Amino acid sequence: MSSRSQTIADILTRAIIDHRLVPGCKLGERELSEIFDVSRIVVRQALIRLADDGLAQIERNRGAFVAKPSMQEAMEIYDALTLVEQGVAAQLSDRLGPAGWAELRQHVERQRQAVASGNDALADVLGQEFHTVFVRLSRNKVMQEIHAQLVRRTTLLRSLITADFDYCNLLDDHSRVVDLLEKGRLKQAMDLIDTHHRAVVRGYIMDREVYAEMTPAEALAPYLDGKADGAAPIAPRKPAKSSGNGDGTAHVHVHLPKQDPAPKSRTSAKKTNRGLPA
Amino acid sequence: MSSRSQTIADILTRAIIDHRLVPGCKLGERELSEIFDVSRIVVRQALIRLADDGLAQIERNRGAFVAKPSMQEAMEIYDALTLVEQGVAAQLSDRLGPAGWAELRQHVERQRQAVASGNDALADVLGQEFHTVFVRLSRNKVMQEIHAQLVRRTTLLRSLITADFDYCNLLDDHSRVVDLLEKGRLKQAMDLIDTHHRAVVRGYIMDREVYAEMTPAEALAPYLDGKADGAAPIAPRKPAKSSGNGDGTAHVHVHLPKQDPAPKSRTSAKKTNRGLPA
DNA sequence: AAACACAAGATTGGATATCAATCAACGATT
DNA sequence: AATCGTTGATTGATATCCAATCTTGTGTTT
Repeated sequence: MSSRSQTIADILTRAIIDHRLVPGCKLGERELSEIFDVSRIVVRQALIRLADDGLAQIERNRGAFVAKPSMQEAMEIYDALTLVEQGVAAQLSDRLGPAGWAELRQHVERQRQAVASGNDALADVLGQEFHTVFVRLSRNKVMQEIHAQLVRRTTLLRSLITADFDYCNLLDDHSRVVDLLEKGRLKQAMDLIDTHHRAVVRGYIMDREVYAEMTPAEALAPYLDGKADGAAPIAPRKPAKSSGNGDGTAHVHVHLPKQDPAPKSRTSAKKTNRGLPA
Repeated sequence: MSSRSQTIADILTRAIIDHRLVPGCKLGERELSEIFDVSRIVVRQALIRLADDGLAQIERNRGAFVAKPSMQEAMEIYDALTLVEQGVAAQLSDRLGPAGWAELRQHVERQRQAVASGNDALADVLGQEFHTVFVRLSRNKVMQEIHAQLVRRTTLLRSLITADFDYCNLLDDHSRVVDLLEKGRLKQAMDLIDTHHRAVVRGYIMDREVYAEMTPAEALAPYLDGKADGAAPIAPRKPAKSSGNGDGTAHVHVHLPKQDPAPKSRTSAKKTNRGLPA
């Protein structure tokens, strides 16, 4: 088993990318040490790991907070992600064998089936996973780690940011990228990757609370005992100092089509972030 | 001022990229805590930072060691570096203004002058810096940090690895890349970057001690009091459990042309790693 | 003499208590 | 009401202690 600080860092990372801990949220050492029932020092080590990963920022004598990237940094992260995925695409177009293409197609197909069967949650997870699989096929662990870190940070961005346009015409991008690459149309594939990410960034609007704020105790509860993950029970939201609109249940990056606290008339299901690039 | 663990992590990083702490070197907590005169916990936090950076590896209940990448990992690091620099090249060929090209040319010129005047040390530093400047011109801090981390890891590789061929025909690569990019010949520039790095990796031979092993106390002495850097005094090496050849003063990534244990007839000065890609 | 087993020592991972420095909030004073 | 100082809370860091684990050395057995 790994070190305890690593375990806690992993849990915190998971809670952040699950949008349970939103940007700006204070990560107090004492509070976390009581939640995890460890000493403050272990928590500090975990927070150092998170800060090195870009998911938290530590201000001297003030403490650690979930990172709150600026719009500038958001664009930089997406630029970097684009650069990495374009580079991987170029490598794969040369080196990838039939088995690799089959794996990509199979993954796309699984996502398509999930969408068809209305399992939005699974579709969302698969949509995220596609990029990871894509980079894994480069067989470069260093690159995988860099990419995974960037993906985590884009996921973080989605807590801070809300998309304001229709994503439907981006849903098939994965499939199209695979098609283009396998046909050797590298340039077009790279352009598509770029367009994909650029479109997403352009749709971003900052300074809006998308996910509700929870106290760390509430946010971390599902991860503590039973090692429950994906289908973790959602704790009821307590309006601590919620600054945003009251809407938006903090889910496990599972998009539920506009599930309001008062689920009366759900709005257009098209303004969703299903199948986002990250 | 930053936290003390960050300061210590920086010093250790510097010592590693200066080849004073070689791969595999044990980084004992007690030993380091006495050297830096801090508590063990601060050292642990610094080691966590180094491990997150890929410069150290921590084995549970065994301690931290300077990372000793495999040949496989070495190639992956160079592949990733190539990917990043090619991507940046593509961006720069579109977006870079005259001032940017001028800065690159000026940097190349400075290195050329250093070479001409026989200042190999300066030339080496400038050669490393070129890549950093190159990426900085992308104006993407996220990308800069990723690249800087990769560069640190390539520098680490050079402690473990020795080049076995003539580097002379790689010396002007920087200049040629700038030329090609400014003329819009992006494809050629990217190929040159790739060729450059591939040639370096092909020349690598592992399992050979290039730099002498020092105890951490000796290795870190120059960084402690007067904040001395570059021209730090070289502590005499004490043959603690030296496994490599007895010679090879650990310099600040300044290559000493084939300085053998019996430095009589130094071999061809062409077999140097001046102007290496990292 | 070689191989194995076991015990002692050393090192790491972690907990706890404590202290100084700094920040934030609060209240008193003008 | 605005400013200034005080108090409380939190962080950064240290020292000490303890358990778990790894290493080493010794001793025994074959």
